[in-house]
Amino acid sequence: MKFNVLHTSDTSGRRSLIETAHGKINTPIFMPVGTRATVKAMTPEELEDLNAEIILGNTYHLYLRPGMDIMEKAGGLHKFMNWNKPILTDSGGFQVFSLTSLRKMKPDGVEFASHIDGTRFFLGPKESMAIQKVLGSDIVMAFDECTPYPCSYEQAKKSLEITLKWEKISREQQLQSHQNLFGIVQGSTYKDLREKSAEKLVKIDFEGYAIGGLSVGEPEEKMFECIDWVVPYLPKDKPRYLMGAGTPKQIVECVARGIDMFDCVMPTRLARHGSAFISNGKTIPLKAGRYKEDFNPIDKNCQCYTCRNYSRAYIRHLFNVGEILGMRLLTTHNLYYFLNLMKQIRDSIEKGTFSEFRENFGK
RNA sequence: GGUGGGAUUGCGGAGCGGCCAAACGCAGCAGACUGUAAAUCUGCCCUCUACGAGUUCGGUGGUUCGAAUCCACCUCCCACCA
Repeated sequence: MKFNVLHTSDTSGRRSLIETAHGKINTPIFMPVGTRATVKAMTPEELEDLNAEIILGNTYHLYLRPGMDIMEKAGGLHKFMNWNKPILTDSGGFQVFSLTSLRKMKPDGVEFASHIDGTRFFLGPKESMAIQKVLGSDIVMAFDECTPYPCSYEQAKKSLEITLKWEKISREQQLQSHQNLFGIVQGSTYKDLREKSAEKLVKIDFEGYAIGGLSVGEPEEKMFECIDWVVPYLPKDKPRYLMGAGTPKQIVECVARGIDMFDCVMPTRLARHGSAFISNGKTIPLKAGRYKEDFNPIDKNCQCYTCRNYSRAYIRHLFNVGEILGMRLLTTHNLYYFLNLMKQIRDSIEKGTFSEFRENFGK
């Protein structure tokens, strides 16, 4: 994997290029989430039309279904799902957080009770790496524990120690030659823990560095603060990835703080729930009756397929009667919104107007 | 004309003497959603001066301590028979 910074700005934001075996990634980038080998409601072709350059997959979910035997026979995730561009796979670390009630922490990993049928299975750094090796993703995430918010200092410290151990073991595992491993900074909302985490990870030496344990319910200011603590410790010549974030405004702010990569379920999930992002970064609930006779596009300024061809009234109707096309059209729009936001950010960094863009965003 | 069955809060539809302002579904309204257990979840949905009060269950009049629930008549629907 190659990483080159092409432009810097008067903020910590930079415009870079990542080159992987499956193609280029222009950063700052937004990566649509495709947990179960599909970005819900979208075909890979549609994702390409939206100019998506990299998507996510998930170790925990793909391990359970379809299972590793199938993934192996399929020849990896790219072939299986017919997506030939870069893929990043999460390690299952987020499920340690989101499925807390279904797992038990062990020294070498986590014992999960499958959320599908309760089957017990073990996932640790070795297992996670072995699975991601089969998946063949271009960017592999180290196995970590994503801490909740709030999280006591003691809990955060203990968790960080385990995570550091797991990340070291993750690094020691053999991956496919085209794969790249990213370490994940943890430490909850504690400055010394986050600094220690970043420092130790950089020593282990990864191809890229992620900041995890954020966008789990903490105040936005806390999130920015944590990023500001961590970024100075991360090498300038490696990509930085803020896991799970964020809202449009958060993304703009985090780019300014030095983040290169983002992923978030928000555009796709909110689309399925009937909400559409509009220019100012806010959302409108299209299911609401007030759009019944609104024959305007979702956003007059939007150039997406949905906005070019359909009205709010039509989409509201599709949701009202439960037609699947409503979700598809909104997912298209919301992903376009996020991907286009990133393009605007990249362009403004290139032009040297990013600070201005940031200043005016949301107004 | 006859016999039987019905009329319940926007719609559908429970309830069949007190625990009923009345289940549940739909529609409606408001909100949530951040490395996806999410095409999901939560709350509201008769009125009001609203942790309390007041009017409701086709209409009128009864029975009863107490009725949406029982009785009588009336109105309107539905089914079958002439």
